[in-house]
Amino acid sequence: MFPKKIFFLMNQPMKRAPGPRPDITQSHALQAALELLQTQGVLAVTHAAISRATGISRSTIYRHWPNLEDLRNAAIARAATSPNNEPRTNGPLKTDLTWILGHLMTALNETPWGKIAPQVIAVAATEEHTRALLRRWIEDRSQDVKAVFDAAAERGEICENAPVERIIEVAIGAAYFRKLVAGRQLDHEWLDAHVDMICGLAGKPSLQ
Amino acid sequence: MFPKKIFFLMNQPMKRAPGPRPDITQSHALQAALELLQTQGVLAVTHAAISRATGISRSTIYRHWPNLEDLRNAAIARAATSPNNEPRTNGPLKTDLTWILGHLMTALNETPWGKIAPQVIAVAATEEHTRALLRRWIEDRSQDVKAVFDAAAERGEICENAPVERIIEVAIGAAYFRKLVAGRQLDHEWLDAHVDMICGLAGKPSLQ
DNA sequence: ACTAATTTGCAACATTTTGTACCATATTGG
DNA sequence: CCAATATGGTACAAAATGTTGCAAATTAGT
Repeated sequence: MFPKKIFFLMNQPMKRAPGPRPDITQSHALQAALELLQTQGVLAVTHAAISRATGISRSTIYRHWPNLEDLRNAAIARAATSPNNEPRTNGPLKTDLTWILGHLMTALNETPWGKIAPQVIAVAATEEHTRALLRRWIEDRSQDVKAVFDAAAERGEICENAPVERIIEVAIGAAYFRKLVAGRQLDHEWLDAHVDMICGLAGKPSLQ
Repeated sequence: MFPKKIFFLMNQPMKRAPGPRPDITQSHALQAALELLQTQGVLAVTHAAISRATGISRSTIYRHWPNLEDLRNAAIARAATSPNNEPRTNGPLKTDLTWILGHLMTALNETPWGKIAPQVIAVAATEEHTRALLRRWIEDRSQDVKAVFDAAAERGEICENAPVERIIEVAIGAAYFRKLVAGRQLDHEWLDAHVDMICGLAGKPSLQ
Protein backbone atom coordinates (compact mmCIF):
# COMPACT_ATOMS: atom_id res chain seq x y z
CA MET A 1 0.00 0.00 0.00
CA PHE A 2 2.95 2.26 0.48
CA PRO A 3 4.01 2.52 -3.19
CA LYS A 4 0.38 3.05 -4.22
CA LYS A 5 0.12 5.98 -1.89
CA ILE A 6 3.29 7.48 -3.37
CA PHE A 7 1.88 6.94 -6.86
CA PHE A 8 -1.38 8.54 -5.84
CA LEU A 9 0.41 11.55 -4.45
CA MET A 10 2.62 11.95 -7.49
CA ASN A 11 0.04 12.16 -10.21
CA GLN A 12 -3.03 13.26 -8.41
CA PRO A 13 -5.69 12.87 -11.07
CA MET A 14 -5.61 9.02 -11.18
CA LYS A 15 -7.43 9.52 -14.45
CA ARG A 16 -7.76 6.17 -16.19
CA ALA A 17 -11.34 5.15 -16.75
CA PRO A 18 -12.59 1.59 -16.47
CA GLY A 19 -15.98 0.40 -17.62
CA PRO A 20 -17.06 0.05 -21.23
CA ARG A 21 -15.35 2.75 -23.23
CA PRO A 22 -17.41 5.93 -23.07
CA ASP A 23 -16.10 6.81 -26.54
CA ILE A 24 -18.19 4.01 -27.98
CA THR A 25 -21.42 5.00 -26.29
CA GLN A 26 -20.80 8.63 -27.15
CA SER A 27 -20.18 7.72 -30.74
CA HIS A 28 -23.31 5.59 -30.98
CA ALA A 29 -25.49 8.23 -29.38
CA LEU A 30 -24.16 11.02 -31.58
CA GLN A 31 -24.62 8.87 -34.67
CA ALA A 32 -28.23 8.23 -33.73
CA ALA A 33 -28.83 11.90 -32.99
CA LEU A 34 -27.37 12.79 -36.36
CA GLU A 35 -29.60 10.36 -38.19
CA LEU A 36 -32.67 11.68 -36.42
CA LEU A 37 -31.62 15.20 -37.31
CA GLN A 38 -31.18 14.22 -40.95
CA THR A 39 -34.41 12.33 -41.38
CA GLN A 40 -36.89 13.97 -39.04
CA GLY A 41 -35.55 17.38 -38.07
CA VAL A 42 -34.63 19.06 -34.81
CA LEU A 43 -37.87 18.24 -33.05
CA ALA A 44 -37.29 14.49 -33.36
CA VAL A 45 -33.97 14.51 -31.52
CA THR A 46 -35.10 13.32 -28.08
CA HIS A 47 -33.48 11.23 -25.36
CA ALA A 48 -36.16 8.60 -25.72
CA ALA A 49 -35.67 8.31 -29.47
CA ILE A 50 -31.90 7.98 -29.16
CA SER A 51 -32.30 5.44 -26.38
CA ARG A 52 -34.68 3.40 -28.52
CA ALA A 53 -32.35 3.55 -31.51
CA THR A 54 -29.13 2.64 -29.70
CA GLY A 55 -30.14 0.62 -26.66
CA ILE A 56 -28.23 3.07 -24.49
CA SER A 57 -30.17 3.95 -21.38
CA ARG A 58 -31.57 7.42 -20.92
CA SER A 59 -29.58 8.12 -17.77
CA THR A 60 -26.29 7.36 -19.52
CA ILE A 61 -27.11 9.87 -22.22
CA TYR A 62 -27.77 12.47 -19.53
CA ARG A 63 -24.40 11.68 -17.97
CA HIS A 64 -22.55 12.43 -21.20
CA TRP A 65 -24.47 15.58 -22.11
CA PRO A 66 -26.23 17.43 -19.30
CA ASN A 67 -29.01 18.61 -21.57
CA LEU A 68 -30.50 18.08 -24.99
CA GLU A 69 -29.05 21.24 -26.45
CA ASP A 70 -25.51 20.11 -25.69
CA LEU A 71 -26.20 16.76 -27.33
CA ARG A 72 -27.57 18.44 -30.47
CA ASN A 73 -24.57 20.73 -30.62
CA ALA A 74 -22.19 17.81 -30.24
CA ALA A 75 -23.91 15.90 -33.04
CA ILE A 76 -23.81 18.96 -35.29
CA ALA A 77 -20.17 19.54 -34.45
CA ARG A 78 -19.35 15.98 -35.42
CA ALA A 79 -20.99 16.40 -38.83
CA ALA A 80 -19.31 19.76 -39.35
CA THR A 81 -15.78 18.40 -39.29
CA SER A 82 -14.39 19.75 -42.51
CA PRO A 83 -13.39 17.16 -45.09
CA ASN A 84 -9.75 17.83 -45.74
CA ASN A 85 -10.08 19.26 -49.22
CA GLU A 86 -6.68 20.17 -50.50
CA PRO A 87 -7.54 22.62 -53.25
CA ARG A 88 -5.61 22.11 -56.48
CA THR A 89 -3.92 25.22 -57.71
CA ASN A 90 -1.82 24.01 -60.64
CA GLY A 91 -3.89 24.01 -63.76
CA PRO A 92 -5.94 26.78 -65.33
CA LEU A 93 -8.61 28.52 -63.26
CA LYS A 94 -11.45 26.57 -64.79
CA THR A 95 -9.90 23.19 -63.92
CA ASP A 96 -9.11 24.17 -60.34
CA LEU A 97 -12.57 25.65 -59.82
CA THR A 98 -14.22 22.51 -61.14
CA TRP A 99 -12.15 20.48 -58.69
CA ILE A 100 -12.91 22.52 -55.58
CA LEU A 101 -16.55 23.28 -56.36
CA GLY A 102 -16.97 19.62 -57.26
CA HIS A 103 -15.86 18.83 -53.73
CA LEU A 104 -18.42 21.29 -52.38
CA MET A 105 -21.06 19.63 -54.56
CA THR A 106 -20.34 16.13 -53.26
CA ALA A 107 -20.21 17.46 -49.71
CA LEU A 108 -23.72 18.84 -50.11
CA ASN A 109 -24.95 15.78 -52.00
CA GLU A 110 -23.41 12.89 -50.13
CA THR A 111 -22.18 13.80 -46.66
CA PRO A 112 -24.29 14.19 -43.49
CA TRP A 113 -23.52 17.89 -43.59
CA GLY A 114 -25.57 18.34 -46.74
CA LYS A 115 -28.58 16.80 -45.05
CA ILE A 116 -28.38 18.58 -41.72
CA ALA A 117 -27.28 21.97 -43.04
CA PRO A 118 -30.84 23.35 -43.14
CA GLN A 119 -31.32 22.35 -39.52
CA VAL A 120 -27.94 23.80 -38.59
CA ILE A 121 -28.78 27.10 -40.24
CA ALA A 122 -32.03 27.25 -38.28
CA VAL A 123 -30.39 26.42 -34.96
CA ALA A 124 -27.61 28.90 -35.66
CA ALA A 125 -30.19 31.68 -35.65
CA THR A 126 -30.65 31.30 -31.90
CA GLU A 127 -27.63 29.35 -30.65
CA GLU A 128 -24.17 30.80 -30.30
CA HIS A 129 -21.96 27.73 -30.71
CA THR A 130 -23.79 26.46 -33.75
CA ARG A 131 -23.52 29.91 -35.30
CA ALA A 132 -19.77 29.84 -34.76
CA LEU A 133 -19.59 26.35 -36.22
CA LEU A 134 -21.50 27.39 -39.33
CA ARG A 135 -19.35 30.47 -39.82
CA ARG A 136 -16.27 28.32 -39.50
CA TRP A 137 -17.47 25.84 -42.10
CA ILE A 138 -18.27 28.57 -44.57
CA GLU A 139 -14.98 30.27 -43.85
CA ASP A 140 -13.10 27.05 -44.56
CA ARG A 141 -14.88 26.53 -47.88
CA SER A 142 -14.30 30.16 -48.81
CA GLN A 143 -10.61 29.79 -48.08
CA ASP A 144 -10.41 26.76 -50.36
CA VAL A 145 -11.93 28.73 -53.21
CA LYS A 146 -9.84 31.77 -52.40
CA ALA A 147 -6.66 29.71 -52.67
CA VAL A 148 -7.69 28.78 -56.19
CA PHE A 149 -8.31 32.39 -57.13
CA ASP A 150 -5.09 33.60 -55.55
CA ALA A 151 -3.07 31.08 -57.52
CA ALA A 152 -4.91 32.08 -60.70
CA ALA A 153 -4.15 35.72 -59.97
CA GLU A 154 -0.48 34.87 -59.55
CA ARG A 155 -0.55 33.27 -62.99
CA GLY A 156 -2.21 36.39 -64.37
CA GLU A 157 -5.46 34.64 -65.27
CA ILE A 158 -7.64 37.04 -63.34
CA CYS A 159 -8.90 40.50 -64.09
CA GLU A 160 -7.15 42.75 -61.57
CA ASN A 161 -10.18 44.68 -60.36
CA ALA A 162 -12.37 41.59 -60.05
CA PRO A 163 -14.26 41.55 -56.70
CA VAL A 164 -12.91 38.19 -55.59
CA GLU A 165 -14.63 38.12 -52.21
CA ARG A 166 -18.03 38.67 -53.77
CA ILE A 167 -17.37 36.13 -56.49
CA ILE A 168 -16.50 33.52 -53.88
CA GLU A 169 -19.71 34.31 -52.04
CA VAL A 170 -21.69 33.84 -55.22
CA ALA A 171 -19.85 30.66 -56.15
CA ILE A 172 -20.62 28.97 -52.83
CA GLY A 173 -23.92 30.69 -52.12
CA ALA A 174 -25.54 29.64 -55.37
CA ALA A 175 -24.75 26.00 -54.62
CA TYR A 176 -26.20 26.25 -51.12
CA PHE A 177 -29.31 28.00 -52.32
CA ARG A 178 -29.95 25.66 -55.24
CA LYS A 179 -29.56 22.51 -53.17
CA LEU A 180 -30.82 23.42 -49.70
CA VAL A 181 -33.37 26.16 -50.28
CA ALA A 182 -34.73 25.62 -53.76
CA GLY A 183 -34.38 21.85 -53.45
CA ARG A 184 -32.92 21.46 -56.93
CA GLN A 185 -30.25 19.02 -57.98
CA LEU A 186 -26.51 19.57 -58.04
CA ASP A 187 -25.11 17.44 -60.86
CA HIS A 188 -22.16 17.63 -63.22
CA GLU A 189 -24.15 19.49 -65.82
CA TRP A 190 -24.89 22.17 -63.25
CA LEU A 191 -21.29 22.19 -62.08
CA ASP A 192 -19.88 22.81 -65.54
CA ALA A 193 -22.27 25.66 -66.25
CA HIS A 194 -21.66 27.14 -62.80
CA VAL A 195 -17.90 27.07 -63.20
CA ASP A 196 -18.21 28.70 -66.61
CA MET A 197 -20.25 31.44 -65.04
CA ILE A 198 -17.80 32.05 -62.20
CA CYS A 199 -14.86 32.06 -64.61
CA GLY A 200 -16.71 34.63 -66.66
CA LEU A 201 -16.94 36.88 -63.62
CA ALA A 202 -13.28 36.76 -62.73
CA GLY A 203 -11.31 35.86 -65.82
CA LYS A 204 -9.81 38.21 -68.36
CA PRO A 205 -11.95 38.38 -71.49
CA SER A 206 -8.88 37.69 -73.59
CA LEU A 207 -8.46 34.27 -71.99
CA GLN A 208 -11.95 32.94 -72.65
CA MET B 1 -91.42 34.30 -34.03
CA PHE B 2 -93.08 33.55 -37.31
CA PRO B 3 -90.75 35.59 -39.51
CA LYS B 4 -87.75 34.16 -37.70
CA LYS B 5 -88.86 30.63 -38.50
CA ILE B 6 -89.33 31.48 -42.14
CA PHE B 7 -85.89 33.02 -42.20
CA PHE B 8 -84.45 29.92 -40.62
CA LEU B 9 -86.05 27.70 -43.24
CA MET B 10 -84.94 29.90 -46.11
CA ASN B 11 -81.20 29.95 -45.48
CA GLN B 12 -80.60 26.75 -43.64
CA PRO B 13 -76.96 27.12 -42.58
CA MET B 14 -77.71 29.88 -40.03
CA LYS B 15 -74.00 30.43 -40.24
CA ARG B 16 -73.35 33.67 -38.45
CA ALA B 17 -71.04 33.30 -35.51
CA PRO B 18 -71.58 35.20 -32.28
CA GLY B 19 -69.00 35.53 -29.58
CA PRO B 20 -65.84 37.60 -29.82
CA ARG B 21 -64.64 37.57 -33.38
CA PRO B 22 -62.46 34.49 -33.92
CA ASP B 23 -60.44 36.43 -36.51
CA ILE B 24 -59.00 38.54 -33.74
CA THR B 25 -57.92 35.65 -31.54
CA GLN B 26 -56.52 33.82 -34.55
CA SER B 27 -54.61 36.89 -35.56
CA HIS B 28 -53.18 37.44 -32.10
CA ALA B 29 -52.16 33.83 -31.69
CA LEU B 30 -50.48 33.68 -35.09
CA GLN B 31 -48.68 36.93 -34.42
CA ALA B 32 -47.35 35.56 -31.13
CA ALA B 33 -46.30 32.32 -32.80
CA LEU B 34 -44.49 34.29 -35.47
CA GLU B 35 -42.60 36.36 -32.92
CA LEU B 36 -41.57 33.27 -31.00
CA LEU B 37 -40.41 31.71 -34.25
CA GLN B 38 -38.39 34.81 -35.09
CA THR B 39 -36.73 35.30 -31.74
CA GLN B 40 -36.34 31.82 -30.28
CA GLY B 41 -36.72 29.30 -33.05
CA VAL B 42 -39.08 26.43 -33.74
CA LEU B 43 -38.63 24.77 -30.37
CA ALA B 44 -40.00 27.81 -28.53
CA VAL B 45 -43.35 27.79 -30.31
CA THR B 46 -45.52 26.09 -27.68
CA HIS B 47 -49.16 26.43 -26.67
CA ALA B 48 -48.13 27.56 -23.22
CA ALA B 49 -45.83 30.27 -24.57
CA ILE B 50 -48.47 31.62 -26.93
CA SER B 51 -51.06 31.55 -24.18
CA ARG B 52 -48.74 33.48 -21.88
CA ALA B 53 -47.96 36.04 -24.57
CA THR B 54 -51.52 36.68 -25.70
CA GLY B 55 -53.74 35.88 -22.74
CA ILE B 56 -55.68 33.48 -24.95
CA SER B 57 -56.45 30.25 -23.16
CA ARG B 58 -54.79 27.03 -24.20
CA SER B 59 -58.06 25.32 -25.02
CA THR B 60 -59.04 28.07 -27.43
CA ILE B 61 -55.78 27.68 -29.32
CA TYR B 62 -56.45 23.95 -29.61
CA ARG B 63 -59.91 24.72 -31.03
CA HIS B 64 -58.43 26.81 -33.83
CA TRP B 65 -55.54 24.51 -34.71
CA PRO B 66 -55.86 20.85 -33.68
CA ASN B 67 -52.11 20.47 -33.20
CA LEU B 68 -48.93 22.45 -32.95
CA GLU B 69 -47.75 21.60 -36.43
CA ASP B 70 -50.86 23.17 -37.95
CA LEU B 71 -50.34 26.30 -35.90
CA ARG B 72 -46.72 26.57 -37.00
CA ASN B 73 -47.71 26.09 -40.61
CA ALA B 74 -50.41 28.73 -40.32
CA ALA B 75 -47.97 31.23 -38.82
CA ILE B 76 -45.43 30.49 -41.52
CA ALA B 77 -48.08 30.80 -44.20
CA ARG B 78 -49.05 34.20 -42.86
CA ALA B 79 -45.47 35.45 -43.07
CA ALA B 80 -45.03 33.96 -46.51
CA THR B 81 -47.69 36.08 -48.16
CA SER B 82 -45.81 37.60 -51.03
CA PRO B 83 -45.46 41.37 -50.93
CA ASN B 84 -47.02 42.53 -54.15
CA ASN B 85 -43.86 43.59 -55.93
CA GLU B 86 -44.75 44.88 -59.33
CA PRO B 87 -41.43 44.60 -61.12
CA ARG B 88 -40.47 47.63 -63.19
CA THR B 89 -39.61 46.80 -66.75
CA ASN B 90 -39.23 50.17 -68.41
CA GLY B 91 -35.73 51.42 -67.90
CA PRO B 92 -32.40 49.78 -68.67
CA LEU B 93 -31.65 46.37 -67.22
CA LYS B 94 -29.47 47.73 -64.47
CA THR B 95 -32.16 50.08 -63.17
CA ASP B 96 -34.87 47.43 -63.22
CA LEU B 97 -32.62 44.89 -61.52
CA THR B 98 -31.73 47.35 -58.79
CA TRP B 99 -35.42 47.94 -58.21
CA ILE B 100 -36.48 44.31 -57.96
CA LEU B 101 -33.42 43.03 -56.10
CA GLY B 102 -33.75 46.03 -53.79
CA HIS B 103 -37.21 44.75 -52.96
CA LEU B 104 -35.77 41.32 -52.25
CA MET B 105 -33.17 42.96 -50.03
CA THR B 106 -35.70 44.84 -47.94
CA ALA B 107 -37.87 41.72 -47.74
CA LEU B 108 -34.94 39.82 -46.23
CA ASN B 109 -33.89 42.74 -44.04
CA GLU B 110 -37.13 44.12 -42.74
CA THR B 111 -40.07 41.73 -43.08
CA PRO B 112 -40.86 38.78 -40.81
CA TRP B 113 -40.02 36.49 -43.69
CA GLY B 114 -36.37 37.43 -43.52
CA LYS B 115 -36.23 36.44 -39.88
CA ILE B 116 -38.15 33.18 -40.07
CA ALA B 117 -36.74 31.98 -43.41
CA PRO B 118 -34.02 29.86 -41.77
CA GLN B 119 -36.65 28.16 -39.64
CA VAL B 120 -38.90 27.70 -42.66
CA ILE B 121 -36.09 26.12 -44.64
CA ALA B 122 -35.44 23.69 -41.81
CA VAL B 123 -39.10 22.76 -41.39
CA ALA B 124 -39.47 22.39 -45.15
CA ALA B 125 -36.96 19.54 -45.04
CA THR B 126 -39.48 17.31 -43.29
CA GLU B 127 -42.87 18.94 -43.83
CA GLU B 128 -44.79 18.86 -47.08
CA HIS B 129 -46.87 22.04 -46.85
CA THR B 130 -44.00 24.20 -45.73
CA ARG B 131 -41.91 22.84 -48.57
CA ALA B 132 -44.62 23.83 -51.02
CA LEU B 133 -44.87 27.26 -49.43
CA LEU B 134 -41.13 27.82 -49.71
CA ARG B 135 -41.07 26.68 -53.34
CA ARG B 136 -43.91 29.05 -54.08
CA TRP B 137 -42.16 32.01 -52.50
CA ILE B 138 -38.97 31.35 -54.41
CA GLU B 139 -40.94 30.82 -57.60
CA ASP B 140 -42.68 34.16 -57.15
CA ARG B 141 -39.40 36.02 -56.62
CA SER B 142 -37.88 34.23 -59.60
CA GLN B 143 -40.79 35.28 -61.76
CA ASP B 144 -40.30 38.90 -60.73
CA VAL B 145 -36.67 38.80 -61.80
CA LYS B 146 -37.51 36.86 -64.92
CA ALA B 147 -39.97 39.55 -65.99
CA VAL B 148 -37.15 42.06 -65.80
CA PHE B 149 -34.88 39.90 -67.92
CA ASP B 150 -37.59 39.15 -70.46
CA ALA B 151 -38.26 42.84 -70.94
CA ALA B 152 -34.55 43.52 -71.28
CA ALA B 153 -34.29 40.75 -73.87
CA GLU B 154 -37.14 42.33 -75.80
CA ARG B 155 -35.19 45.59 -75.83
CA GLY B 156 -32.15 43.71 -77.06
CA GLU B 157 -30.09 44.38 -73.94
CA ILE B 158 -29.31 40.76 -73.26
CA CYS B 159 -26.82 38.37 -74.77
CA GLU B 160 -28.92 35.81 -76.62
CA ASN B 161 -27.28 32.67 -75.31
CA ALA B 162 -27.20 33.89 -71.71
CA PRO B 163 -28.42 31.18 -69.28
CA VAL B 164 -31.18 33.32 -67.79
CA GLU B 165 -32.54 30.65 -65.44
CA ARG B 166 -29.15 30.11 -63.85
CA ILE B 167 -28.48 33.81 -63.60
CA ILE B 168 -31.77 34.30 -61.74
CA GLU B 169 -30.83 31.50 -59.38
CA VAL B 170 -27.50 33.16 -58.68
CA ALA B 171 -29.05 36.61 -58.28
CA ILE B 172 -31.51 35.45 -55.63
CA GLY B 173 -29.40 32.68 -54.15
CA ALA B 174 -26.44 34.90 -53.37
CA ALA B 175 -28.69 37.27 -51.42
CA TYR B 176 -30.19 34.40 -49.43
CA PHE B 177 -26.86 32.87 -48.70
CA ARG B 178 -25.18 36.12 -47.72
CA LYS B 179 -27.94 37.16 -45.35
CA LEU B 180 -29.32 33.93 -43.92
CA VAL B 181 -26.42 31.50 -44.01
CA ALA B 182 -23.29 33.61 -43.81
CA GLY B 183 -25.00 36.18 -41.58
CA ARG B 184 -23.57 39.13 -43.49
CA GLN B 185 -25.27 42.40 -44.22
CA LEU B 186 -27.36 43.33 -47.23
CA ASP B 187 -26.93 47.06 -47.79
CA HIS B 188 -27.00 49.39 -50.76
CA GLU B 189 -23.31 49.03 -51.35
CA TRP B 190 -23.76 45.31 -51.68
CA LEU B 191 -26.81 45.77 -53.87
CA ASP B 192 -25.00 47.99 -56.38
CA ALA B 193 -22.06 45.62 -56.67
CA HIS B 194 -24.38 42.62 -56.93
CA VAL B 195 -26.45 44.20 -59.69
CA ASP B 196 -23.28 45.08 -61.58
CA MET B 197 -22.21 41.48 -61.33
CA ILE B 198 -25.52 40.12 -62.55
CA CYS B 199 -25.63 42.59 -65.41
CA GLY B 200 -22.17 41.45 -66.37
CA LEU B 201 -23.44 37.88 -66.64
CA ALA B 202 -26.35 38.66 -68.89
CA GLY B 203 -25.69 41.89 -70.72
CA LYS B 204 -24.01 42.34 -74.06
CA PRO B 205 -20.40 43.45 -73.64
CA SER B 206 -21.05 46.30 -76.07
CA LEU B 207 -23.61 47.83 -73.74
CA GLN B 208 -21.45 48.00 -70.64
C1' DA C 1 -6.77 -12.97 -8.84
C1' DC C 2 -8.02 -9.13 -6.04
C1' DT C 3 -9.21 -4.35 -5.24
C1' DA C 4 -10.89 -0.08 -6.28
C1' DA C 5 -12.50 3.17 -9.50
C1' DT C 6 -15.81 4.10 -12.82
C1' DT C 7 -19.30 3.40 -16.09
C1' DT C 8 -23.67 1.63 -16.95
C1' DG C 9 -28.69 0.34 -16.42
C1' DC C 10 -32.83 0.63 -13.76
C1' DA C 11 -36.34 2.73 -11.10
C1' DA C 12 -38.54 6.49 -8.86
C1' DC C 13 -39.70 11.22 -9.00
C1' DA C 14 -40.90 16.30 -10.10
C1' DT C 15 -41.82 19.29 -13.91
C1' DT C 16 -43.23 20.71 -18.42
C1' DT C 17 -45.69 20.09 -22.65
C1' DT C 18 -48.99 18.02 -25.88
C1' DG C 19 -53.58 16.76 -26.65
C1' DT C 20 -58.60 15.61 -25.09
C1' DA C 21 -62.91 16.30 -22.72
C1' DC C 22 -66.32 18.63 -20.12
C1' DC C 23 -68.73 22.52 -18.14
C1' DA C 24 -69.87 27.16 -16.98
C1' DT C 25 -69.74 31.79 -18.84
C1' DA C 26 -69.65 35.69 -21.98
C1' DT C 27 -70.94 37.47 -26.38
C1' DT C 28 -73.87 38.39 -30.19
C1' DG C 29 -77.30 37.82 -34.29
C1' DG C 30 -82.10 37.58 -34.81
C1' DC D 1 -85.02 37.87 -24.84
C1' DC D 2 -83.35 33.55 -27.01
C1' DA D 3 -80.34 30.49 -29.12
C1' DA D 4 -76.01 29.66 -31.11
C1' DT D 5 -71.28 29.99 -30.56
C1' DA D 6 -66.75 31.21 -28.84
C1' DT D 7 -64.18 31.42 -24.79
C1' DG D 8 -61.90 30.23 -20.19
C1' DG D 9 -61.05 26.95 -16.64
C1' DT D 10 -60.31 22.59 -14.83
C1' DA D 11 -59.27 17.82 -14.93
C1' DC D 12 -56.97 14.19 -17.10
C1' DA D 13 -53.79 10.91 -19.84
C1' DA D 14 -49.47 10.49 -22.28
C1' DA D 15 -44.86 11.77 -23.43
C1' DA D 16 -40.50 14.23 -22.68
C1' DT D 17 -36.99 16.69 -19.82
C1' DG D 18 -34.06 16.54 -16.02
C1' DT D 19 -32.55 14.70 -11.17
C1' DT D 20 -31.31 11.29 -7.82
C1' DG D 21 -30.06 6.95 -5.65
C1' DC D 22 -28.59 2.22 -6.00
C1' DA D 23 -27.06 -2.26 -7.70
C1' DA D 24 -24.38 -4.55 -11.28
C1' DA D 25 -20.85 -4.86 -14.76
C1' DT D 26 -16.34 -3.66 -16.40
C1' DT D 27 -11.48 -2.80 -16.14
C1' DA D 28 -6.75 -0.58 -14.72
C1' DG D 29 -3.31 -1.32 -11.49
C1' DT D 30 -1.33 -4.07 -7.71
